[in-house]
Amino acid sequence: MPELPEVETVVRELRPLLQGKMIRTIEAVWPKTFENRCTRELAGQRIREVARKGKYIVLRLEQSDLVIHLRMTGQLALNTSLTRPLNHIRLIIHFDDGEQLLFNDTRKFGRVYHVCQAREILQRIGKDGLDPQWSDEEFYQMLQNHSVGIKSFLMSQKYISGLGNIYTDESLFRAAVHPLRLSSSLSRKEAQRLFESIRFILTQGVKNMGSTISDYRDAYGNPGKNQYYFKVYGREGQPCLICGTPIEKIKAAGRSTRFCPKCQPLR
DNA sequence: CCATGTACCTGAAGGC
DNA sequence: TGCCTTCAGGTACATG
Repeated sequence: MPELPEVETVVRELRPLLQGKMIRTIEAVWPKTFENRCTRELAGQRIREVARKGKYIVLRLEQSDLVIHLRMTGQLALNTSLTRPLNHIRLIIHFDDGEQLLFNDTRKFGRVYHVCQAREILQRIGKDGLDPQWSDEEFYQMLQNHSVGIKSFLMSQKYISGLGNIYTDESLFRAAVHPLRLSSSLSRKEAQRLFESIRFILTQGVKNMGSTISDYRDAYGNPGKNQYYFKVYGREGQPCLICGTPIEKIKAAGRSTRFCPKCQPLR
């Protein structure tokens, strides 16, 4: 479910609600959801900062960090800021003011890691898709240096982080790049256009507060609005909004992949 | 290095 | 109404 725009939406909403809160205990209702990789005491620590890299959420505490990944169906919400109740709560962070941060997750894939340094986890993924430090040239060089399908390049998280199945397909469509192209086969100009497309698609996703297909809800329980802007995702069989050719669905990098065969030629 | 398959889970949707 | 299969915003790990 949640890709960069959905995670960013949740982070922006939670930041003012969580900053300064003191942890009393963590209750792992579904034990596998929680992985404790740091022996420092959690109880008594305050949340100093709520941050994000790629699809990871980071709660920076005073002596250690909590790193959260929502995977497919994870959802975070403060018990006091929800209108409707959650039915698959897997973990609860209890604060000393009596409030609780709820981790709801139907499919149980989501994880909360307690680590001494968030870096232990985050160093293994590439720069965030919306990181201002990116340059066209750096992106182009990365494409050149790896001989992988462009879809799997964008999805891997180790080159650029935050893109998932939806935003990858939308970015490739905007850039007119076929999902089966080889990363190293993109010209400098194509790479530049793809990079611009990724930034545009992610920024638009954030503006629209994420995409809701079925499960995704923000920290207040509200759906996103970005699904109304999809040009290829979920539109297989329907006419391309540019040329009218039916959108196709294939398998790429092991995932369903939508694209316009005319606008995104393989060459 | 790279591609593919499987595992982890639940629930919705489609075919018969 | 079942029952069975397939599919889903993700990632880690095993296997050629």
